[in-house]
Amino acid sequence: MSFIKPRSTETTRDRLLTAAEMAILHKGYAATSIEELIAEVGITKGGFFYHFKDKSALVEAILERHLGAEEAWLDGLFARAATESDDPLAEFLAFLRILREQMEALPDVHPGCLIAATCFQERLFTQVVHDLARQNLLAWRQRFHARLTEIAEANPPRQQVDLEALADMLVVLVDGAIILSKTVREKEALPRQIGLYETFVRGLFSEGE
Amino acid sequence: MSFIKPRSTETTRDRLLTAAEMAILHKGYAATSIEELIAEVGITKGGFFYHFKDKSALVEAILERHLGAEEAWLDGLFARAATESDDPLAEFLAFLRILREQMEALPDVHPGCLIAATCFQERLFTQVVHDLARQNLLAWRQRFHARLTEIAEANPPRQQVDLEALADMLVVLVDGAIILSKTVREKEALPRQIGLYETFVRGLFSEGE
DNA sequence: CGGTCTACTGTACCGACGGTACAGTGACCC
DNA sequence: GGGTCACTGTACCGTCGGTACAGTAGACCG
Repeated sequence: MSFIKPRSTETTRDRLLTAAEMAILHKGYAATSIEELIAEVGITKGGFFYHFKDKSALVEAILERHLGAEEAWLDGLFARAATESDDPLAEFLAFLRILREQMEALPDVHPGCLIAATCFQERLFTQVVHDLARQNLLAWRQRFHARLTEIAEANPPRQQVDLEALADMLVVLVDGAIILSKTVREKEALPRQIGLYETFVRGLFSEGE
Repeated sequence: MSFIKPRSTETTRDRLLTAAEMAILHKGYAATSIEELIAEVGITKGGFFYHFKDKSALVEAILERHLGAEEAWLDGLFARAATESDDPLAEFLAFLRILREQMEALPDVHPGCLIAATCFQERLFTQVVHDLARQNLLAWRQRFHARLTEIAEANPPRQQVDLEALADMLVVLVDGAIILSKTVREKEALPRQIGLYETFVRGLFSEGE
């Protein structure tokens, strides 16, 4: 570590991960070079390969860190929603509203989804990367499916629906809306799609309009 | 053209486009090398750069060809739906059913969406590529928005919705479901999400039930 | 005080790949 | 027979991912 430790709390490895995550989300994986990252962090190539055996291992580490943070963030949103009501449906709708508001509050179009970015470049990543992405989506499915099952027991749905597909629908809408908002450059696309999902859920499970 | 024209109808350029489209959808853009493509088609590097000034120009050409074919395919689906009914809602629902059935009939998971693949690698492509993708999504929006407006006039929606967002929702679901199905390796994900969209639209605009 | 471990530096090098330059050539077209 | 089209063939360049490995400054440890 040259001569002075810059910040003892934030390791070089962490700074690499942060720089790489930002660069990959904004420019794409292929357009993010190792040389550029080490220049930003201030280390040499040898230092990079001391921490990560190759570029794909870097993505593995980013995904692992990111998925943990995402889980905690979702927990936080659900906890906030739980303070608003005890009814499962009202609580879930509150969660969706809070999620939508957070997406509305973003200054720019959402920078993108790491999972979506990896899924379109199959051969560039190790199996570990794809497995992490898979586990993440299955965790979302499970989380929302549990909530929806609880809701459907108390409020029989107006139309017959596959609750697992309905659980998937939220993450599908989020990923799809990120593509839409990035492509047409409309940051409102993401909160609007979440709003439609709220409408769908409310329409399905609410009794009196 | 070496000595014998292999197939006078299909030009070398077309064969390059086809080979590249397949390779990019299945392996990703960065993992598809020019050398591999020319080996498959049986030309030299000079021949490649005679047709395309760089790799990004290849993607432009693929997108242009693909988007034209997609438009024609959608027209075909709508035409088939139109034979089933004269009512706008019933016709739109028939279109969605046909679309879902086509996606169900695919042998494997959908190979992917070129637009989604380009949007996560901003710096790798020219502005032309991004503009083509943008125009395509806006065309889908316009097409479906017109149908939905017509439907909403005849069938006042049960809940208040943004019809433009509802139009976007279909393409958002398709792109998102492709990500989901590729990542968790479940080919049913795409038709299931289209099925949910059918449920949503039917629930919004149908009187009875 | 000496030894070991961690976290690098520095240098040199390799192969793959995108891309350039340009001269030549066979087939067809007016 | 002259020109254009659609290439071939060869040589070369810069960038980038990745390898190899020797050296070293500082921390921690007995």
